[in-house]
Amino acid sequence: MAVSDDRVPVPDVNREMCPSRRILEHVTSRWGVLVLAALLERSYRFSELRREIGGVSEKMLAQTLQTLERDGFVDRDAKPVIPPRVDYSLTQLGKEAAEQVWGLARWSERRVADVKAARVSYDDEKARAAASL
Amino acid sequence: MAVSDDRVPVPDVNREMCPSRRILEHVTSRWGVLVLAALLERSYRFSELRREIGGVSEKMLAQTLQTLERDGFVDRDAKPVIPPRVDYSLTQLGKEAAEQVWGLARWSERRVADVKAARVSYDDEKARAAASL
DNA sequence: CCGAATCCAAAACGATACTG
DNA sequence: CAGTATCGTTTTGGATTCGG
Repeated sequence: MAVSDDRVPVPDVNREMCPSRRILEHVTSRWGVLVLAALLERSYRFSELRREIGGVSEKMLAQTLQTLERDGFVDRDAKPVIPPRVDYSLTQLGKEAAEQVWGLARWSERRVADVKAARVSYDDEKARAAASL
Repeated sequence: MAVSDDRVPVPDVNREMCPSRRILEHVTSRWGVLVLAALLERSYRFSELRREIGGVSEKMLAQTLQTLERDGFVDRDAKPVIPPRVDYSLTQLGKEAAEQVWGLARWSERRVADVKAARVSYDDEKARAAASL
């Protein structure tokens, strides 16, 4: 693997992002939310999870699962068989995380109508403001 | 807490780009979280908010505020004075949103230590696996 | 079947300059 | 003061291909 990338213009300045922010990003990421939600019900195999979620590429699902596993939210159980079989499930910490984000997701769902109405109102007012110029 | 045994109050999270997902993205976005958290305490003017949050570009702050305003979470009060003065505050819906995400943020903070430990463990195990090849 | 590696297009982001 | 416009960079995500 040719890792020799001569282009190192910036000494990668310390972008000190608070740790909790990174955790938040992981659990609320596009696929992170869906993975946690699915695993809250039961454990899944890789392809099974991919089908269940739908619309996620292998790359993104693998990446998401690895991130969540590294953070200690997901347990990866690779069985030494042919063909390979890997089961994913939530750890205790992951279950807690899943419940948190699931709560937020449910709140979002409850408020969809309010938000839609607000957007109509906003766009409307904007259109009228533009028209009166 | 059992989730699987109830008639699913499930958000359409399994569908591609459902409305609730977009709401979730807005309120949990990098700057969205910080804006909501700040406004939860009191109202802010634009530059004031920018300083308070720190590290956010004008462009991103403006964009974030507009998104949150359009969704009905933030109220923008532009006073017709010279020099301009614009106050941002939370609507009732926005206060609810802010409390939700703030709860999640606080949970993340509480679990930072656990996640850090999990990462060390993960990286460690990975290193040992690589070494034993 | 699980997933790593590569390529590349598109979107997000930040810095800067500029306007009312 | 409160933004908008523009531009270059960084990051992201999907498609594809390859390997264990």
